[in-house]
This record gives sequence, C-alpha cells and structure tokens, in this order.
Amino acid sequence: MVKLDTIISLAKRRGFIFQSSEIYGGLNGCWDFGPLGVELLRNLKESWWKAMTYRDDIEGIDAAILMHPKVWEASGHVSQFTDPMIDNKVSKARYRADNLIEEYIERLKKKNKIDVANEIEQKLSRASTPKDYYDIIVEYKIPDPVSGTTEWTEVRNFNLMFKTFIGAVEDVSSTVYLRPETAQGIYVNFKNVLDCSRQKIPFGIAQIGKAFRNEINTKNFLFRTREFEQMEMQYFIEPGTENYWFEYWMEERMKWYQTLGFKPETLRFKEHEKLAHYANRAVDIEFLFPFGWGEIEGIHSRTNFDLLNHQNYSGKKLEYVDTVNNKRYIPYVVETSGGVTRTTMALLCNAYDEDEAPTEKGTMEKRTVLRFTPQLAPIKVAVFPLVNKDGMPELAKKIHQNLQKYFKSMYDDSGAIGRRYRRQDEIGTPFCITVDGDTLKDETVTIRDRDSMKQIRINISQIVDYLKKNLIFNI
RNA sequence: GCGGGAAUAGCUCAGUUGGUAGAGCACAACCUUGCCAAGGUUGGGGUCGCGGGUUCGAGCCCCGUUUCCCGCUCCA
Repeated sequence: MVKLDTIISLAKRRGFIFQSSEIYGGLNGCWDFGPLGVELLRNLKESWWKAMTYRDDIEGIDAAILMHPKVWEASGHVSQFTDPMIDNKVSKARYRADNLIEEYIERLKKKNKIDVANEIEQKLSRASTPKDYYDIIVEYKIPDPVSGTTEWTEVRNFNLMFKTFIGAVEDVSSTVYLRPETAQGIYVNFKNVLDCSRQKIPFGIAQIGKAFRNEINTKNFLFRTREFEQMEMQYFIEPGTENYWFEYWMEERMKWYQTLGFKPETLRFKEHEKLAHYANRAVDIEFLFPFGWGEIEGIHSRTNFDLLNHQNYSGKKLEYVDTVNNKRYIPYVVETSGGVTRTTMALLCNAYDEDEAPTEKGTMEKRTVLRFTPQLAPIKVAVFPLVNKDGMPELAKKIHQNLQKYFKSMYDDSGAIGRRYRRQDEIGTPFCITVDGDTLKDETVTIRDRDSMKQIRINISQIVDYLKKNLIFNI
C-alpha cells in the first residue's frame, strides 16, 4: 500500500493538490486543486453528472450555498448537528458528553449494576442541552476513563455549521449558515422541479456542490476537511418501496465506482449500526485508503423526514398526487451522497503504482505511473517529435493543435524520448503519440499505451477516432 | 482535543561544539539524442514555516505559534 506522504508529495510536485494559502503557512485542513488536480476533479464530476442525469428519471439542479435559516431548523441541523463536548481537566482528554455517559452505562451493565444503568439511560434519553449532560455526569460522578478523575469542565455545544451574516448588521436576525450538506437544497426545490419537469414518482434530483462543516479535527489530507464537495442525488419514491430502491441504488452506485477503475478489493459496503435521526437505513461505500477503510459515499433511506419537516416549517404542501392510483402522500427518499473531494483522493491512491520499465542500456528501472482510467486522466494525450529536426517538431505541433480541439493534449519536445514518456506516466496520461522519420514519409505515427508501454502505428487521419473510441465512458 | 514525529530550493534530503546555506533530481535555454528518464554546457530559484528571545553573531540554543504526518479520540 502506497504511503499517504508519497501521494501528497507527488500531488504537490506535479500540480494536483496544493495546501491552501501555503505562502502564509497554510490553513488547517484546507487544500487547493492545481492544474492537473482540477482536470481530474472535473472529469470525476462530469462522469457522475452523466451517470446520474443522462437518464429519464433524474433532473439536475444547482442550489445556492446560502439558504433561509429556517431550512436548517426544519432539517434538524440547528438543534442536532451539534457535538456536546466535555474536557477532563486532569488528563485534558476531550469527549462527546453523550458518548461518555453511554460508555459508563455499558460499564455498569457489565458489572451487573442494571438498576443504576437503566436510571442513567432514562435520563440520557431525555437529555438535550449541555446542562442536561453535565448534570448527569456530575450526579453519577462519571469518571474519566483515562485519569479516573471527575474533574470536568462544563459541557459545551459545538455546532458544526459555519455561520455568517447577510447585510451590514451582524446579529441573530441576519445570521445565515454555509450549508453543511447539499441535500436540503434539493428538498426545498422538490415542488419546483416536480411542477416544471413533468416527472412522476419515482424520480430523482441530482446536484454537485460545496458544503461546509466546522469539524473539530481535520485529518488525513483531503479525507476530512471543513470545506468539501458533494455529489448528491435524492430519489423520491412511494412509501413502502424504500427497500427495493435502496438495494437498487446500492448496486448502481457500486457499479459506477467500478467504472472509475477502482479495484474491487478496495471497495466495500459498510452497514450503519447506529442510525441518524432522519434515516431508517444507511450503508456506506468505503474505499481502502492508505490509513484504512474510509467512506466515500453514503446511501441513506431518509424516509419522509425532510419533506415532512419542510412542509411543517414552511406551511407549504409538499405532497405528491398520484392521479392514476388516486393517492396522495409525502414521498420517501433514498439518497446517494458521494464525496467529490474524498473520491478524488481515492482516485489518486488507487491510480498510484510503481513498476519497472526498460532503460536505454537494457536494464530495468523503477517507473512511477498513475493508472487512471483514460476517461478520468487529466491529460488525455501527449504528442512528441522523436528528435528535434527534419520538420518533426513542426508536424508534431500541428497534430497536437488539432487534437486540442477534442482532448486535453500536451506537446513536449524537451529531453530524451524515454524521459518524456516517464513524465506522462507520472501524471497518468493514457496515450503518447510520437512523430518519427516514417511519419515524414507515410503519415503514420506511433501511439504508445501508458500501462503496457506497447506501441501501435496508425495513420495521422485515424488518431482522433482512435482516441475517441478509447476515451468514451462505457457506462 | 491528547500523545509522538517533522518543517532548509518545486521534490527528496545534507548542513560540524552557533561564524550570514549545499547536493541529487526537477525546471529554463542551447547542444546532443532515431522509441522508454537520470549525456554536455549555461542559467534561474532559499529572508532555512512564522514571531519573539539569548548572543558580537542563530538553519543550529530557548519560548511561543502555524502547518503536515503517524497513533488515539471524534466524525448528527
């Protein structure tokens, strides 16, 4: 397994990913995409957009990041997207207060102190404010597992939503949030899309966009960041059909990740045991990162939780009327929520490989190669003159300029030919075209394949068709 | 948030008991080169993460801080 350091170093060196505000010392957990990174990112999003919206039953939207504050009251984010944290003054360990209490209950149960355990459990189930949690911890003298002491700070609520202000006055009435998920932009537009699109249930709405969470910790390069991009699709269905559609989307989504070139053994489903308040089933698609398994997409059965709450909070009917079967209901939702940023990192990890390539002298040398599936590769094709004379550079440039109309192409005449192949290998360019002496005579060029390093010879007029054939998504 | 490690050129790193910075690769130009990098010549690029302090003098010592990595914790 490749080390994360290796990926970070290559990403920096070749212009995939830079640290945010690097000249000022960086900003914790924030990263910028460089020239190659942004191509990879856009190719990924393009692939998802096509897979989701190039079908009859899904429409796309692009909602604003800033939304009415009531959206987040209705969704439960204002009250529940919050971690009640408590610090032990001796060990300086920090815990989520509710987790601390739950662990204590478990320990009591193991010691057969069932009565006390049940009593605390009762109180925990009614607790919602920081003070509620604090009172339980004090009343039952719950100790710190690390230090064994009961010297606790107050419980403080960390809401994970970023706040900002609309207009000149910075107060409660002007407070808005940066969206912590893109899904709500879809729910609040459910009626609009339904009314304009002539869709019938079941149908979905897809969206790609940035979301923001004021995480206490960022971690593992792009994996946990405060600003990230999501690709989400909310599929609206008739209540009672959620199990069918859940299975359907699990399968569809896993198939899609496989078309991106992920090795099957690096992907798995992970069923959630503890469910969030809005869900009645949740499964993650996980990728095997250098640091272990990590979620890249969540598939959630969200019932009618969100639409029902938006109906209640807004006072606007969000029902679906099925005129054929004479039914009316608030639709259930099966959500597929993919992380664009995380998947881009996963693609880099998955693509990274080292093998051996022959040298001029006939020995073998280490070769670094990013094995992106051709459709995702930042640069699709590079064009070289074999040597810089006899009109080869001019002809190669002409071929490159023509290809640039269709594909991201690169021209390179610097250094030995083998070196130029290696440069392209390291950034994952799937095809390299070389103009040589024969090209001047019979208008044929060689096309060299990144993975096999094998070459075939074709006519200049066939290049575009050849590349098109190999660069179209097969989904 | 805790513990550990690290930060010197784009990357990987060296830098003597403190005496005002080097290598390899990369990059640019030219030459060479007839298919798998590390031939030649020349060149650009660093206030040693940032801020203080000690000192005649700090990349090196001290304090603070930022950022990254690893392990815990956390991830409605």
